[in-house]
Amino acid sequence: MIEHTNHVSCNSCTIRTFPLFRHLNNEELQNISLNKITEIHKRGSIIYQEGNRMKGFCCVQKGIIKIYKTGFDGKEQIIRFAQSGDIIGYRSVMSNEPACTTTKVLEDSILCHIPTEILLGLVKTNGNFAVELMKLTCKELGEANSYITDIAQKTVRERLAEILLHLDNEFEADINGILKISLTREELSNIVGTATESIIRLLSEFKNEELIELKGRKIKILDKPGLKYIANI
Amino acid sequence: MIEHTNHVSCNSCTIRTFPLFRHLNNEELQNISLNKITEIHKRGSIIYQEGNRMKGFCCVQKGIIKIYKTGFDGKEQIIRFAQSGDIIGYRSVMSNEPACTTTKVLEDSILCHIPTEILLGLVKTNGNFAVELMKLTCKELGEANSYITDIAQKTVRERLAEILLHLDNEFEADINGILKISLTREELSNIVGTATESIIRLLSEFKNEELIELKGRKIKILDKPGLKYIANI
DNA sequence: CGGTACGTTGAGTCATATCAACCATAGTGG
DNA sequence: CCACTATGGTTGATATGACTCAACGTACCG
Repeated sequence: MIEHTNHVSCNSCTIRTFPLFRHLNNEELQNISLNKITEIHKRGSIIYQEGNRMKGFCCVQKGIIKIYKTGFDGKEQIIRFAQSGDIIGYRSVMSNEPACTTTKVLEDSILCHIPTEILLGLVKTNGNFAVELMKLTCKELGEANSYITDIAQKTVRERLAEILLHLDNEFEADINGILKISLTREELSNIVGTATESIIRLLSEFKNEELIELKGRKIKILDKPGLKYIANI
Repeated sequence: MIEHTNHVSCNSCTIRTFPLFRHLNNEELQNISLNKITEIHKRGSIIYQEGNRMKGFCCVQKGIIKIYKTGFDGKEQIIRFAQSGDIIGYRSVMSNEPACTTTKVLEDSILCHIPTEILLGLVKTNGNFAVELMKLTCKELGEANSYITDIAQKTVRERLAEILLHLDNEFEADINGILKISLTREELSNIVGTATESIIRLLSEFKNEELIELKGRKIKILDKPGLKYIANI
């Protein structure tokens, strides 16, 4: 599932221009370049699992990763997705705890593993980097809090509408307006927090109401305002 | 609801020894002392509300604060509580967004307001402080993710058992073993994410099963293992 | 060709929400 | 001091959203 690939210098990586890495100087980038390990992960490959001790974090250069927790009876709860420019595993590195999520590759990915010491070093010595990382974490925390409220108060129907809009927003659609991320019905149910059958029924309701178009796993959003109305946004 | 009080130097504040503030030197503490505003807030007072632009964050010297989001139909969802040594409002300050929660005083509190620039300055110039603040945020994020999984997968009964244990753990019980935090049934339902009536019924079930003892709002946990079993912990 | 994973549909059940009535308590003002 | 009101707590009856179970369809793969 994993292939090693030649190092690409962080200097020539487009992700360098993302907010988090914008404030790194050449020396710092060089230091990352020298210490990172770049790997290609195929669909289905697991990067790390709940309980693993992390030796560093990962920068996603390409691909889509699913991040989930496993509940009491083994059911997945998808927490978020990561794509190009996102970092994963930093939470466990920073809090020095075992990983509390599992990460699985949904679309073939290129990942750069960067050791713990480098992350801690940057937070300690580069104030602007520390601020950006805090911003990122705080944004995630804000989203998590919103989702707690949604899941506690909204119906499955409302949540599904919201999730579809959210996915549309996060993964820009292709030319035909079809959601870029391809998920099984079960995965959708593991985001919304419901049974697979419920998702199937609701999706076909949405289709009948001409809110979406379905072709297997391909979902096209037809009526954004309609979905927003349903989602109470 | 609000009274101003004399400045107490941060140097002589016990919170100074908490992980987050442990790494501050005298100069930094002095700087906070000179710029903070200390206030006494009475029960029921609102410190800030969803949508407010924050001019700084708050350090809780004493008291208990309820932090919640307001859902679509006005129903509260309690996200967490803050007590002595906790800080509130830092998320919005760091991400430079309007507050996404409301904070209300449950037990008369003493709060120190510390301006934005000081927090940002410390993150930028004191690496150890930055690491501690990241740790704190990551811990909160981990807890939020766990709660998403719980609320999505567990029954109300399971969640109530878990919340009772969690409250017992967070707010140490008094001599009689009674939970230190006093909540209305409605507030309990706003943590668990359910209807008030459901909480009432479940609490009396727990009482009949001799898991807890009830005297109005006073809750005494009798059988921790039993609750753990119910909560699937 | 059979196997495996995913998708779909229907029927029955159950946990939980909703609605409604009622009680207890405390604070308020005339 | 009492009536009045507000707030919180409790209980019962009823409704329903969503889950579970089971059967079956579909598609791809070696």
